[in-house]
Amino acid sequence: MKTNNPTQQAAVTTADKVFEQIQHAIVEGEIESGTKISEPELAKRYQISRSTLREALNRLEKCHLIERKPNVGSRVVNCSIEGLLELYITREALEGMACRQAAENMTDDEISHMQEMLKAHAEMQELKDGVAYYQEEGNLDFHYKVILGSHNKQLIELICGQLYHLVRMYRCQFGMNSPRASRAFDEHANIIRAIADRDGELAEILMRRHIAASRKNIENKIAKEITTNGQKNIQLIKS
Amino acid sequence: MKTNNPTQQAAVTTADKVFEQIQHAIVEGEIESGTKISEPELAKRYQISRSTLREALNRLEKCHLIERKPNVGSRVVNCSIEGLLELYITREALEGMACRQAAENMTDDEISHMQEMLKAHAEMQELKDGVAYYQEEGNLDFHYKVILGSHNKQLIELICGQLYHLVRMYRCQFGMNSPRASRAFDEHANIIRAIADRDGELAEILMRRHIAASRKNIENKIAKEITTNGQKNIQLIKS
DNA sequence: ATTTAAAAAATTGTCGACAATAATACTTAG
DNA sequence: CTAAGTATTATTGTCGACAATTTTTTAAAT
Repeated sequence: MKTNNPTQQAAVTTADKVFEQIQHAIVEGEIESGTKISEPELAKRYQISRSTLREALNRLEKCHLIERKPNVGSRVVNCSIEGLLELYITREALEGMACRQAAENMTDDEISHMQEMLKAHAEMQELKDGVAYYQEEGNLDFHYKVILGSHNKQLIELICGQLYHLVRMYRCQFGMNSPRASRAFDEHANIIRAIADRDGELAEILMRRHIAASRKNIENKIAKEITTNGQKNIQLIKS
Repeated sequence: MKTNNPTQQAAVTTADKVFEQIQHAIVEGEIESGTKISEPELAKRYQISRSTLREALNRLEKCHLIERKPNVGSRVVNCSIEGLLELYITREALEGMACRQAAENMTDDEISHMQEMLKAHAEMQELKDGVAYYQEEGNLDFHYKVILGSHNKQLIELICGQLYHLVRMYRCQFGMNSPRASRAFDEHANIIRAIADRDGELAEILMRRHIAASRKNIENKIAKEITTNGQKNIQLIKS
């Protein structure tokens, strides 16, 4: 259950632990998208009281994985194509700005560290060519490093603490781990170069293009899946 | 206690009501920035149990007005100059994108409604020249309309549901209601024109400049306050 | 007098029970 | 048989009490 998320600190309280478990279950699709959540049932399943379950639910709501209505209950968010589009538009805005800030605020050490990471990824790409998991992990590592490099707590919290859980959920549910490996790698390299040049304006533009390309890639894949097996994914479209 | 916030729906549960009260108290500075929150004390003050108070605290945490550490407690966020800068940088990214989306997605009706609103503000500006409250309210109305016009639920939730509470807090605490009235009005007019022209790119640029200008305005005001009465605001600087 | 260790107090986290609200099943009228 | 209204059931919201942890106070030793 490696999330790699740098803002997710070690769970100390039991509510935190259960939160992580449910979060994982939702992201991986074990609890289906759109499902109504029964507090008594979940409390029993995780062997905790309803109070601490509700505490966990609050965290889940905070990272937009569930939605609550007063006096009615919670449901897991619905993965729709519009939702995916909105999420990536938001990412484009936030990560673009984070990248600009990274170009301005990253220390030289941080930059060289990121360059080394890229080099390591390049070697790994050659070694384990086609192995999806490492690609995806490398992709996440890169984005996290840039975001943290912005040194902007507000941006870091919003992107890593909230949006990225949803991003991972969409990736999992739409079977989109490890997208367009080699292409993305080059884009990463260009972004790092802009950051190293302290060119914030260019860095922002490149990051925005990078995310937009990633979005279009997912959109295409979904469109293709719809044409090939029309049945299975119909609920995704009309939801 | 008019917040004008379009995402804040009518409080039905008592936890919601208390949340709104404490929120107001924090934003207006009645509960001082940086204060440690005592759950037993607050529960007694608002005549509710600790459980429902904790529910309210969760909402406050969600809009970044308090910060919690496990097994230690909550404190009201600290208003620092760096925090203000980070907040406005984030706004620049999010509202800029929202404005671009508004140019693409707003209906013609929404646009003409916004134009009428601007006209009304212009008249009000002539009538009650110098009256701060109306200015600020008009400013908020404008921004909310643009954000909602993006038709992007993710953006709307992030900006209106989370960031704007912090924005209002900073405005109150630093005594920055009604900033640079006439200047802002012209900027609003230009932004609306870009939206009406369906020029998303220009709309985004103008909104980003508008927010950046607002940020610099506040920074200047703070800098001036520091030089004039050096004592009173020292805690703002070093925090 | 200062620092360390232990004890006491206070605070947060968790639990089970009750109250208020919403969803479901049933009854009755048309 | 359908539909509306009522009664029942289930779910969520709220409460007070106990457990676990942290902070403060007190005591002792260097």
